Amino acid sequence: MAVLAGRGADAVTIRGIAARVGVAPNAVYTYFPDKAAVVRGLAEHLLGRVDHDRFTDPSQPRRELVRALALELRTKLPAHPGSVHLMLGHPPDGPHTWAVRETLLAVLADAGLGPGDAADASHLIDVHILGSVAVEAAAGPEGSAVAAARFRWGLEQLLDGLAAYAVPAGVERPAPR
Amino acid sequence: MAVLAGRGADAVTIRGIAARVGVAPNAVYTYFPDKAAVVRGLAEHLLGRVDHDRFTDPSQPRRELVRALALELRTKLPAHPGSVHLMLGHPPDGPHTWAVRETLLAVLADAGLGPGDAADASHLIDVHILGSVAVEAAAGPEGSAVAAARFRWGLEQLLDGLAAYAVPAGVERPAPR
DNA sequence: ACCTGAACACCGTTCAAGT
DNA sequence: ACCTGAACACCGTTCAAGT
Repeated sequence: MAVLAGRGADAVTIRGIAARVGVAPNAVYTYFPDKAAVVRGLAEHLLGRVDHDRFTDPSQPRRELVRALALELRTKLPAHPGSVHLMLGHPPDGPHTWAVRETLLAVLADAGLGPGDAADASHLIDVHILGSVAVEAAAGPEGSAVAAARFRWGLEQLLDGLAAYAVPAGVERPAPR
Repeated sequence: MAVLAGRGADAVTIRGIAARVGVAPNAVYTYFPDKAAVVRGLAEHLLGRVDHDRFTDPSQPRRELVRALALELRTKLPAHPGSVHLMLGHPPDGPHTWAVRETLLAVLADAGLGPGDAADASHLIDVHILGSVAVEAAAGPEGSAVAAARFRWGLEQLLDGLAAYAVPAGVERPAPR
């Protein structure tokens, strides 16, 4: 985390981390089997910083909750530009990743989406977040404000599309397959 | 291109390309200033293979055209899984890239989107394509069919959202700002 | 269990030199 | 203009050895 924050994603390297800890490069292999595991652990730790419980407040409109969670992920995920490039190669799958995914799925299901639709919708939002950040990182740091605005614009279009699937609470809907 | 197709994205390397051509590694620097330029050229060449003129047929519904172009890009772009990982770091900006972008913008404008909305919508579709392929590549080759299906599903939600912005042809719309 | 030194097989890039 | 040999400053990873 210190290396990522201080010297950028390119410096996140086995040797760089080892140097930061003051240890020989191969000493890292005592704790991680390979670099992929290190990066996965890093992404997991980043997702652990997301306070996802905040987005289950049932007094808020569902659309508001989904929007807020998506925005939180989009802003917290890339601590440093280029960190996405790292975790794009090695997707996280630890408990924190799972917890965030569960929260999003729960809100979507609560909004009236069936299990299959909720899974597809969750994946769609994932893709939008990762794609947006990746394109922003690729374009360089100059168009960061534009990218954020376009993310929000796109998110609204996407939520509009999903709204058709959202059956209001209390209304009959088909049984889950 | 031969290296990418034959030995994967990881083998797309200055030294690998040089070896394939039968030349010393540094000879590549006669033609390209650095590796980023090589990858950009590669992405440009890939986009040149997209027959984007096919998607301007005015007899087809606009939504059909946008959908078809998006699907064409999604299938042609990653010749090999992981090629996205390459061009995500070095976004292409050559004439072919421009031509494809122009075609998409034209169809969107033709569908009744104002210039600003068309630009945002084009970017949204870009993000969805790149995000989808990137997530697929990250997940590994096993879930490729699922990823493609989810791309199409998400694309429909996205088109539903955009449909609200599409003023039918012949109808008055606000003057471009 | 945890660390080291040394090595292996790679990278991108540069430099000086040749034709 | 186009290529070479040699080198520099890096990588991830492994191996044998130490405590």
